This record gives sequence, C-alpha cells and structure tokens, in this order.
Amino acid sequence: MVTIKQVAKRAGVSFKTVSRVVNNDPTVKEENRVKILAAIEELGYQPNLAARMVRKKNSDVIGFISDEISTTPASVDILRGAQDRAWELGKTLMVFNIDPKKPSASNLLEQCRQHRAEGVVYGAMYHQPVNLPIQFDQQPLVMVNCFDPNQQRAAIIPDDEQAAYDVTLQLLNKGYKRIAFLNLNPEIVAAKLRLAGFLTALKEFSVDEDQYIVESVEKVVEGRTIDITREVADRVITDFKPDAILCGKDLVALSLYFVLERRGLRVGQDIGVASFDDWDCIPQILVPSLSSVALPYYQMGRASVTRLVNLISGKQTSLATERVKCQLSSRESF
Amino acid sequence: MVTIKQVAKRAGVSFKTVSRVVNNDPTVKEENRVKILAAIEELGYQPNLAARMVRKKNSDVIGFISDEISTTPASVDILRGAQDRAWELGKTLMVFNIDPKKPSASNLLEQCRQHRAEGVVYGAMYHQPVNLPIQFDQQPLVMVNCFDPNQQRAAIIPDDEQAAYDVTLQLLNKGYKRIAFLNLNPEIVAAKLRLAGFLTALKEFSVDEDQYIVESVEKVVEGRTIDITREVADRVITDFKPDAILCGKDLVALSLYFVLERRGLRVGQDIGVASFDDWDCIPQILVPSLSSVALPYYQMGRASVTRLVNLISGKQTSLATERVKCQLSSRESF
DNA sequence: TTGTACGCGTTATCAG
DNA sequence: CTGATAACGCGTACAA
Repeated sequence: MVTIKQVAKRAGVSFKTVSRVVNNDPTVKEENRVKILAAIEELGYQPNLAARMVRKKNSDVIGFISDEISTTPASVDILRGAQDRAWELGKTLMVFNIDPKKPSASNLLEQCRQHRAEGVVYGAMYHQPVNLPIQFDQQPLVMVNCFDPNQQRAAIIPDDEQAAYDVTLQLLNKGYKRIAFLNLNPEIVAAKLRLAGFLTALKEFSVDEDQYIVESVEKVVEGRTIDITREVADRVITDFKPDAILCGKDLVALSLYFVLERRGLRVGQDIGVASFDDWDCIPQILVPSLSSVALPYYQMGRASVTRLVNLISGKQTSLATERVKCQLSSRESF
Repeated sequence: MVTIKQVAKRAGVSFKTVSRVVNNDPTVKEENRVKILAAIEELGYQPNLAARMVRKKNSDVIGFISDEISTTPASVDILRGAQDRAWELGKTLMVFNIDPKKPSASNLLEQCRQHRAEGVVYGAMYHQPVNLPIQFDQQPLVMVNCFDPNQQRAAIIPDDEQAAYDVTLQLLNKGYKRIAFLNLNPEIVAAKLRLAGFLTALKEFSVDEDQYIVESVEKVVEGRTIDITREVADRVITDFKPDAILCGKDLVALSLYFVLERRGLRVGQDIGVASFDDWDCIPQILVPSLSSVALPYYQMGRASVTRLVNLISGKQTSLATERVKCQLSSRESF
C-alpha cells in the first residue's frame, strides 16, 4: 500500500504537506497542492483510516448490531436507512447480525468496541421489548424497532397506535360501519398498541360494542406461532358479517383475499380490506391492490443513526422513546 | 479507552508481556498470565484493532458492496451467509450498499480500500451480468449473484439451469404430461438458463413440441417491468389446457393460485404447480403449500467469502464461475 | 506556507 | 521467559 511519505517524495515535498492536502488544510501553496494531487492520483494513494484512527480520537465508525434484522425481509429497510444516513454524516456502518447458534450480542458488541465504534445501534426484527446486557451501556446506544423494558435506553419505534388509529378513522370516514380486526398474536407489542389505536378511533365515532369485533389470527403452540387466518376469517365473516376487515399484516390480508374469493365477495366493493406492513410488492400484486399502512422502517433506520450521532456529540442526551409515524399507502381495497 | 500499557502497569509487568497474553503467545509464565488476565478483566481492556492494523499487514476486514442486495428481501440471505462465513474465518464484514441516487460503486470501493479491506465481495440483487469499473481489480474480488460479461472475474451464481431441469424432471416423473412454463422476462439471465434446463428435461422425456408451452408473464414497457401473470395464465389455461404449470417466481404462483381458485381448479389435484424462489413464508401460506425451487442465497453468500479468502491467501487463483445447486422444497402443490 | 519532533496503541526484533 | 527499543502511518504542536 502506498503511504503519505511515498506521495511526498514523488511530489518533492515533506509528508506533512501531503497530510495537509489530504485533510483539506487551506494553508498550502496552490502550486504544491496541484503537484501533490497529481502524485496522489498517479500512485493511487488512499489514506489509511486505521492509522488516522490511532492518532485521532474519533473513528467515525458506528456499529449496527441486529437481531436478525438483515435477515428479515420486512425490516431490511432499517439497515438501508441507517446506512444512507451514516453516509450522509460521514460515518461508516459496521454491520453485525446475530445468528441464534452463533456469536451472542455481547460478542458482537466486543467487536464493535475493538473497532472503536463511537456508538452502537441495536435493531430487532419486530417491534418488541429487549433486555440488553449492561455492557451495552458502555458507549452511546440507540435501539431501533425495539426498546428497553425499563425505558432506560434511547429507542426508535414505529407508532403502531397512531397507525391503527389513522387507518380505522379512514375506514369509518369512508362509511364502513362493521369492522372486524384480524389482529396478530395479542401478546406482541404491535398487536396491543394497534388494538388501542383501533378502539380509540371507534370511540371517537361512537361505534357500539356490537358493531366491531377483534380476533387473533395467530395461535401459539409450544412456542411456535401458527397462522389460522383462513379459519378465523371464515368464522368471522359468517358470524359477524363485517363490511370491512382490518388485517394485522399483509400476509393475513393475502389469506383473506383467498377466503373472500371463494365466498364470491369482491374486495373493495362488497367488503373493504386494510392491512399493516405494506410489504414489498405484495399489496400491489393482489387484485384489487391492497391499502396497507407502511411500517416506516427506512425512516426509523435513518432516525436511529441521527439520534446516535447526537448522543455521541452530546447534542441530545435524552433517552426518551421516539415514535415514528406510519403512513397509509392508499390503494383499491377500501 | 484503556490501553495495553495501563493493563501492564496494573499487572506490574511490561506492556510487551501483556501483548503476548493478548496474542496467545505461550511463552508467558502462568503466574503472570493470570495476573494480566485479571487486570484485563478489571479494566475492561479491548485491543485496539486500528492500532494493530497499522503494524500488521492484514486487516481481517472484508468489504461487501451490494447493488441494493441488502434491500431486496429475496436476497438478504446472501449477506447473512457472507457474514456467518466471515465470522467463522475471523473476518469482519464491512457492508456498503449502493443507493442509485447516492455514492457510486467506485466511491464505496474507495471506502473499502481506505479501511484496508483485504478483498471485496460484490453482490447483485438478481442474477445478472455486471460490468464493474477496472478499479475493482485492484484487490481480490468475488462477484456473487452476478458475473463479469467477459468471465474475467471470480463469480458465484445460482445454477438456474440445473434448477429448472430438476424441477421439470420431477414434474415429468410424477406423470404430468402437458406443462406450461410461465417464465420471467425472457431477457434476463435466469429466464434464459431456466428455459434451457426446462427444454433439456423435456427432451430427455421425449415430450412433443405441442405438449408444452412457454410464455412470459412480464412485459417491459418503457423500462418498467409489469406483471401480466393473470392475463397470461388465463389464456394459457383456456387454450393449452396444461396439467401442470411451472412459475418463474413465487409471486407468479401466487397470482396463479387466484386464477385457479376462480376457475375452480384445485391445485395439486386438478393441476400441478411448481415455482422458483422459495421466498420467505409465501410458499407455506398458500393452500395447498407451494413446491418451489429455493435459490441458494445463503450458501452463495458463504461461498463468496470462502472463495474470497482463498483468493486473498493465494490458495485458489481461478477466476472460474462457480454455480451453486438449487434444491426443490417439495410441498403439496404437485 | 512548510517542516521537525513527537506521540497514538500496537506488533516485531533481539538482547538479556 | 521478559523487556527495551524500533517501527507502522498518520495527526498535532510548534518552530522555521
């Protein structure tokens, strides 16, 4: 690898002058600057970030540890957002993801510390409480798509409650009167928050208790979650006769479309359908296309890095939880 | 940050002895080793990889540059595989992904070089030829899920031809006699290879030309690919009356299920369905569950790092293209 | 505007 | 088995 000294020799100056040019120090004679830049070009010099890091205090490296986030189609956008934002701020992201059978979160954290990462973003694959080991408090930390059960750590989460509130309001505003909510496993955070938002909206419209229904389409058997959408949807449609159905995720809506198809009910005409996730191309491949509340993963990723950098610089020290708004992608299903 | 010298002082030895312990040099008195390990523990010492890198020649860092791979649900597994393998080999992956509006591949490559990455893996989001700038030849390089048009660079790609051949053979072995292949845009690499594999299998079974049909379900309009599965499937079923349909991807199979549902044709009984991708939970959420040929993304990711490390060490210098086998996930749709 | 001396945290060499 | 001492590539302080 070519070093700053070789460039100096080539350009006929001391290595310090080269260092100045590399670091955009204006106090260099234009003539020399040109010579040096030419030498850099010719030799293909690249600054050695490791050497720089030894000398300077800041590494400009941010660790990104994920609980299989980069594995989960739904939430890779968190990573993309984090990376984009990091680039904008002149930081490099070191990505590590936890494999259940492989290194633990603490191992990965050690890696980050050995690379002198200035801070760490910890991401989870779905919105949940996560109890991180205390080692995570040794440097600035932001949790994304998850949060500390004791609220003692900075966190970025999707505003599931607002999401459910908004979409329910839209359904009601369009005149739907009997809404069935096919929610996810009621134990998970998102399901609880969405239920709250759903109920708040209904209350605002003074909807009677017998004019809505909430059911779970996930059953947990021996720790494994199994999907029972078709069976539940069938029963709810028969017994409750909803004029609109709100689904816990796009895959639920997908199964629902099959149930409706078989019953000869036309989505968007005989019955309204809405959903959460706005996952990839699923909403668009359905006919009619599915209106779905997007989880703001990309924005959350960006926000996590912004927040972390503020923590590092001390500009912002609050450990408050930050909720990111969810937007309905409005299509043809209601 | 605590340094090796502070540990040395605490343990009452010279810093070089600490260095020996950190690097597992056996020539240290047991008594001292214990003392030093205790000091390391107490002070929470973490070796400074940057400083080490300045002195040593190897950085143990591998760059992973992706053409939005980590954005694409289908192929994040490449990243996961690469990361797992890197961990096993004691390497750290630095992940960068290209945003069309953001830094170019060459910018990211520079980043890698500044971090003194020992080599670079370049991944694409779908199997395609990619013409990389010549700068990419400045260090060991492996392309994954893509390849150099001139075959002058090491590449790892899925064996799409074998995949199509195998699944077609399985269909024929199960007694299906009139197969329709709803292929992807015929311009893309995977579509061409799969068509070849499909035809080879038919030939082996001496299937007549009028006993099969191949259609594209993607139309390219002004550079944008639009999906016309439903319309094509409808026509093919009416005109050709296949007893089995092979789909270019799971999303095509998904649309097909709707078409079949509407026509009252039962998948797996009245008609067989097979597909490519084995994408996430889609095949399992369909009823009956979809038999799909998995693209071996995880294995490809692993293979890319293995290959790169061999290139770096000089153990393997061939730039040959490596094809990774695809396995059918056999379920209930045929 | 430019160069010299020094230090960052580590590994390598070699004498003790 | 241990510890001076040099070196890695670069940034900082200060002098020229």
